[in-house]
Amino acid sequence: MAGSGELFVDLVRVETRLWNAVDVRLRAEHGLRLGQYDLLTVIAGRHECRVLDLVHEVAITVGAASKAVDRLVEAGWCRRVANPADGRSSFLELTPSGVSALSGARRTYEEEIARWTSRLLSPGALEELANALRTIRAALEAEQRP
Amino acid sequence: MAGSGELFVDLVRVETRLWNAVDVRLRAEHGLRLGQYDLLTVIAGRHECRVLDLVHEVAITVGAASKAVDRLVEAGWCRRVANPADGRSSFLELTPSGVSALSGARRTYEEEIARWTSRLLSPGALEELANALRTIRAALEAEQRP
DNA sequence: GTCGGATAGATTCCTTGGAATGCACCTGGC
DNA sequence: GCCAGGTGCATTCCAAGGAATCTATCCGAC
Repeated sequence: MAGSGELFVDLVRVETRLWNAVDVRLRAEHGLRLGQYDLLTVIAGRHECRVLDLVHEVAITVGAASKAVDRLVEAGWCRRVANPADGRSSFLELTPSGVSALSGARRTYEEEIARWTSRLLSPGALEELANALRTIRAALEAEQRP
Repeated sequence: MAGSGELFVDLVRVETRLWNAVDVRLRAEHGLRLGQYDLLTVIAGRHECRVLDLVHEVAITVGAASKAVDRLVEAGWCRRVANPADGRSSFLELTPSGVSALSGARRTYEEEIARWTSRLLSPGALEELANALRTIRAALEAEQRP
């Protein structure tokens, strides 16, 4: 039981430090923060992405998501397009500049992550880690989103 | 390589959601936020704990740590005690009220974490997860702290 | 003993997410 | 067709971490 707590602390510490490591590199080399990269990736990967989709994917509030989108729009990487089927919402899409910011940063992003994951662990250990995280994530998401 | 990116996204999503899940329970049942619980645990677990120790353990800035301590002090859970060997710093220690807040919340903390970790994964998978996180954490900490 | 550079941490301003609120719009029941 | 309740999201205020700055103190070289 105490082991779970310790595992959780390790999880939190790893996430914090790894996020910071990737963030520092993206900023330094591409002028892009990891939170922005994350959202751009979500938007790029989903047809007719809305603010609500960001909320569910990233687990932040509607207000936070809306403001984060505002900042992406202000940076010129994203735009809101009216949803013809629903006047309450709009679709988010990357601008050419956003697409290019994203693809420009992808290699740095994957390189830094690989440095602290796939290059540190054996293929088997990596696979187990990935499986465990996928399992836990699926369970959490099933519980937190009807 | 793309697998590393996916693993990282899963890691971030799991941490965010698991943190929120534990936080919600601690708040509802003990009036304590997980960030506060985390710091109280660090302070309790270290003899002559200083702000700098929180900074290194939790990977936040000195300013953030100082203000977080202010809030713990204001809540009555912690106090600053002058460091006789160094006039620039003070030692942090839990008050009786802090000790009791921490122990009161411990079961809820461990229960909620177990719910999403040890109760979801096989013992073998849990062990592999713990090992992988420990390995990655050690590498990140070695790099980020001389 | 002096002093310059380093260190510990408090404080202020800025950024970003959370909580709450309000508005425009949608949908299902009648 | 109307309407009440629900939904999507923008906006405002609050909370917490980051960046920058400043002050008090420490320490090693001289």
